Amino acid sequence: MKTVFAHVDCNNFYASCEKLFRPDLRNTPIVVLSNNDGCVVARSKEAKALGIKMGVPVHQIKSEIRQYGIQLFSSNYTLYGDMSHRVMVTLEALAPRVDVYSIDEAFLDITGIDKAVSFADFGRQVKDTVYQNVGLPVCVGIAPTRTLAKLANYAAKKFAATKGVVDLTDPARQRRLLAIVPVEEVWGVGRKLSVKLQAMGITNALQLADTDLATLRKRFSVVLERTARELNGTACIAWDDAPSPKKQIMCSRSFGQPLQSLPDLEKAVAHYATRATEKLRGGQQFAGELIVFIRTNPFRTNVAQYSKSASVKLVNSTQDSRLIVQQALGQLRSIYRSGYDYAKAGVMLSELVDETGLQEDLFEPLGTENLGRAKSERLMAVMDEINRKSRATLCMARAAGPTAYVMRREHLSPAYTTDRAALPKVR
DNA sequence: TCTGGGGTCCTAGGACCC
DNA sequence: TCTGGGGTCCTAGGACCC
Repeated sequence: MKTVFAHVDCNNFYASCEKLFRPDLRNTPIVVLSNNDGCVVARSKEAKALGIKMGVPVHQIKSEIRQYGIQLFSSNYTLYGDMSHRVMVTLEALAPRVDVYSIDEAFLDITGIDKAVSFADFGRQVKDTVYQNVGLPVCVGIAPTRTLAKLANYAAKKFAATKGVVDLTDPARQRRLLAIVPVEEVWGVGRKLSVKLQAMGITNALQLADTDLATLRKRFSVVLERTARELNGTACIAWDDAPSPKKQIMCSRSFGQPLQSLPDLEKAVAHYATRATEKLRGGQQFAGELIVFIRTNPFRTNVAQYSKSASVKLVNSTQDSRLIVQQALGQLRSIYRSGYDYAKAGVMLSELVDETGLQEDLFEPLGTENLGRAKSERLMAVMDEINRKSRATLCMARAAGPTAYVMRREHLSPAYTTDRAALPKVR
C-alpha cells in the first residue's frame, strides 16, 4: 500500500504558547525574542500582519513596537518544551507512527487510514483534538511524501478557505498547488539554492519538479534531486524504525554583556561544558572529542575582532563532567587572548559513542578496567538526580559563584506549567 | 547600547596506500 | 626519454533545517 504522510505543524508556536496563558492579549500583536532578547523568533498573526519580519533584531523595530503596542516576550523554553510534549503525546494517540521533527512539527504515518475515514476528515480530527487537549492551533498537510506534506501544510496555513487542512494525495491537485508555490518555499530549497534556480528560470515548485533529474544532480547535488523526486510523489525519506543517535552535542550562548577577563570566560565555558555533558548522559552517550570556541561580536565592525576554536581528542571516551570541564578549560586557556570584548562562547562534544563503543583503557591494571568508570557513573548519576529534582543545585566549582555571562531575559513569562508557584490562577 | 542556538547531510580535495 | 591509476579515509566548508 502506498505510504501517506500527515504533517502537523503548530501555528506561530512560541507566540501561541504565550497567548494561551494571556487571554487578555487575544487580539494583540506579540513577538517572542531569541536568547538575550536579541532577535524576533516568533510572531503572532497580528504581528505578521504588521509586517514584522522573522529574525529581525528587536532594536530595529522599536518604533513599530511603540506605535502598535506590540508585546514582547523573552524565550521561555521551559514552557515551550512542555507544551510541545503535550502536543506530541496527543499525536501519538492518534496515529500508529509519529516522527517528531522539531519542537513544533511532526510527521504521522496515516497509510490506509482512508479505509475508515477520509484523509481530510482525519486531518480535521487531528486539528480539533490537539486544540481540545492542549489549546494550541495546528495545521495539517496530507500527501504521499514528506516534501509534499510540508507543502500541503504551507497551503493549509496560507489559504484561509482550507480551514487549516489540505489533502494533497491527488496528483492533479499536487500539480495545481506546485504551480503557484514559489520555489523557495519548498522544503530543502534555501536562500542560496533559490537564487541559483531562479537564474536558471526555475521560479516555482512545479518547474523544479519537472526539471531533468540528472541535470539537478550534476548542477547541484543528490539532495536537490531527491527533493524533485519527492515533489513528483516518490517518497525518498522513509520511516526510521530506530532513529539514529546524535552525532554531536553543543551548548553555546551569547553573553548578556561583553566579557574581557579569562576568569569570567572560564565560568561560562565550565557551565556550558557541564550542560553539554548532562545532555550527553541523557542520551547514554560518551564523547571522544571536545571543541571549545570563543568569539567577539561580528556585528560590531568598529572594534577589534577575534574568533578561535580549539579541539582535543579524549584518550578515553567519557561522560564525566569533571573531566570534560577540565579539558574544556584547558582548551579555552590555549585560545584566550586578552584585550577583546568577547560576546559568545560554546562547547561542542563529538565522536559520540554508546556504551558498546567504549574502548577499554590499556593502562588500567588487569581486573580493574571498569572500576574507575563505575565510580564516575555513580557520581554523575547522583548529580543528575539531585539536579533533576531541583535544577542547578550541584555544579562544578569552576562554574559556581556570581556569573557575568547571564543572558538578558527582560520579558520572561512565568513557567506556567512546570513550576507549582507559577501555576495560572482562575478567578 | 541592543543581531539565537542547535543540529544534519553532502561534496571537494588532500593525504596516503598499493 | 619515458613520469600511472585507482581506491579509501579524513577534514573543512557549505548548504540546509527548525
